[in-house]
Amino acid sequence: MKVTLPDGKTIDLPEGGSAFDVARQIGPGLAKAAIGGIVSGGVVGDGNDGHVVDLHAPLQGDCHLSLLTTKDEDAESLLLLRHSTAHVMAEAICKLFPETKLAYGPPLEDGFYYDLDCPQVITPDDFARIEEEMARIIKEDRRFTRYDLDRSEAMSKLEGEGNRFKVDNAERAEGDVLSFYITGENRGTDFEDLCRGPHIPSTGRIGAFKVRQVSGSYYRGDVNEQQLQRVYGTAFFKKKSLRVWEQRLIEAQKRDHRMLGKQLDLFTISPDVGSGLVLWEPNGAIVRMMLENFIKAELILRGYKPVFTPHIGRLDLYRTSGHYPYYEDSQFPALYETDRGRMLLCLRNLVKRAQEEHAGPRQDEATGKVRIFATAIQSVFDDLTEFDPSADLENQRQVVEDALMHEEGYLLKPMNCPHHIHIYKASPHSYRDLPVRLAEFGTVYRYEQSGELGGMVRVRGFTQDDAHIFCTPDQVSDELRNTIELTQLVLSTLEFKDYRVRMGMRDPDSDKYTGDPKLWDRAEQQLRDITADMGIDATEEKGEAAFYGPKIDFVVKDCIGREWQLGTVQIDYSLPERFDISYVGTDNCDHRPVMIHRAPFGSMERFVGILIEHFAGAFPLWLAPIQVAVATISEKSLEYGRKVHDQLAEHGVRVILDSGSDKIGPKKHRLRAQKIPYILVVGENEAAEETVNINDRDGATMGSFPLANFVEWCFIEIQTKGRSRHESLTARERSS
RNA sequence: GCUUCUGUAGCUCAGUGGUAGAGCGCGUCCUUGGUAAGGACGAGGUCAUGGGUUCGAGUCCCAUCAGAAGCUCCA
Repeated sequence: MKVTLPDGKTIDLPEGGSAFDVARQIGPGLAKAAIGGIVSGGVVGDGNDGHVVDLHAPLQGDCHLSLLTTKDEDAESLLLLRHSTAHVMAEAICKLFPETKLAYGPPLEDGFYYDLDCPQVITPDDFARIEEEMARIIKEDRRFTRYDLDRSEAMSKLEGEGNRFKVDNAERAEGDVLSFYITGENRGTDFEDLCRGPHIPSTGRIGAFKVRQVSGSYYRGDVNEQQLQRVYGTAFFKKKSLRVWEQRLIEAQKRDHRMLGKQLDLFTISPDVGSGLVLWEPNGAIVRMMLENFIKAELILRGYKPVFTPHIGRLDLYRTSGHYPYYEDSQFPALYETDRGRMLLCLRNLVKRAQEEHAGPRQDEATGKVRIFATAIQSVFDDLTEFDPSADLENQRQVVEDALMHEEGYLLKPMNCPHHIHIYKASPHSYRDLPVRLAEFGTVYRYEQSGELGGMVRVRGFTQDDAHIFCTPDQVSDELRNTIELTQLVLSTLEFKDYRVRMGMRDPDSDKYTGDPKLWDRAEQQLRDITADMGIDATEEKGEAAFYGPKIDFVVKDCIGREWQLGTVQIDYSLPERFDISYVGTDNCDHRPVMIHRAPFGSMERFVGILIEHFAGAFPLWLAPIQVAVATISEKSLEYGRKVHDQLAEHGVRVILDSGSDKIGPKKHRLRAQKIPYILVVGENEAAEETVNINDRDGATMGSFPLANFVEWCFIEIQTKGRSRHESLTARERSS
């Protein structure tokens, strides 16, 4: 058969030849380095193009082949290596904890994990033992050996082993033949695992590895399923790569906004105030204020009208919008106005708790409490006659919820849209007024699960740079374009280049969405059209839509690679319907407007959190909490230092004077640690010449320039948000 | 919410069941200095909180609160 290589050359191979044989023909070096192949254009395995195959698997006829080698730079090679390392780790864990049942162990972008069910709790203390065991397996350089069984034979083998996860995996696998990999060559005695493969040729190819962490995971990602232990690790071909990777992790952690937030006094979160509630310290507040000022100016230019609305609203408002009680679990508890309302809520919770108990004495106790409480409400309020303590719990719950439905109360607002809709409703609108664009930095509260909270990026109270656009169906495209452009402007101004755009569509199988499917289809198509038209590379993701409409999200990664949604643009045909809002058209009839929800920053908390990491705390001049520090050489230059400070302050520059008794070296060191963009050293020479000696926070010294020039350069750099920076302020050489 | 880990000075962290520690930061003094850490002295602690075991608990056990990683969720 003919095997075509990436450079176009072809190699003749006898039937049954493998990728290894190809490598050997090319050269002994390659044969030694090869660990697998990528086959395309031939009939191999399931016939998919770009299929990775075992190095020693026979090739199935003419094909294109590129060889995978022990290169840490090659993502495919690493996936192969890490998948195999997962097997090695699984074997090590099974040896140490023989009762372990393996579930699922895939490679990841930067490592691998294995989900397993083990009666003993695996803790970081066990990692050293696991690694020792793994090192032994690797030293033995055991060959990964594949064997196939037909489905029925495989199933009875797996059922015999009594591992329900593997039986389940096998049932879900496609094809009539299931494959197993032995870590070694002795079937029956060496470790083996049901596995689709492929694998590296032998364990000896694993050059460096590390067991990283352990955590819980739900089997098949289902909260109602059994919780397994997930052990994470990573692997490389070369030891040096592992060291580089570890070093990069450490570097990344230095950018962590929680760390920098403390160091630079940007924000704090106090358990005394409440978890997930951000306290902006003066330094962080300046960054936020500058961002707000920036976008406020843009909003005025783009025809937005500022509005202000309160932090709470009536429950009925959110019953209408669909937020309550649908999102009840992720909201701070409703504030019912009457004792009856509060009691009914309490009764409802008791019923819910009873429902969650499994039948038995605990449930009997819970239903007993329900009965006592219901009787109390009935006699105290002379009410709730329709409640039947002998009815089933679901029925009881329905009765209580119906009674609750008419109770008045308030909710901390989880979204700004209902308030804005009522501003729209406050006056009649004709098609001539549209689009109406109402903008507000609106603070909303959501009771996020405790395990989700993190720094500023996932919190329970946050401020959206929110606006709602009410427009005619014809205006949707233009408005979408404008809002997307505004979001792009925000990202480019803040020098974000590495972000992705996600179109969140509805999941047709879910019941969480409101509104007419035809309008959904229309809205989704409008999103596709506008991104295509604007040349935006966007991925479509099912199930990522809001309950009222599809959306476009701008997503960035934090310092440890987790993705976060910042800006968002959402089309909404549902809420206008629910709130029955309208405008008068050219035909003098009422028509339904379309709403666009949009927030270019998303939330100020999350955005600033990500921004801290993006700049590693070294904000551009226009955002820096302290823009300039004046550092005196000695008391002899103190008077001049004051003059420099005052002159900058008069020009609106945020400047501090450091006249402490440190020598200039340590003084600069401390100011640099505060990430102040410019440090002006002033001594007797500068005082005599009315100059300042300019230094930046990275350690470069730009030299001495007249004070008046520096003031002007600073002014320009601030005004242009860093797009224009005088060449004298740009370090040509870094001293570090 | 679930699993695991963690909680000691303002920050970063040591600490073997037997007197509470370091570096940085902070304050005072000496030094009046020229670009990556000068010197001396000092203040600063209910060892997250509440129970328990023990002659004795920062250390062991339980609970609560908070934080981290992952899972699940995210209007």
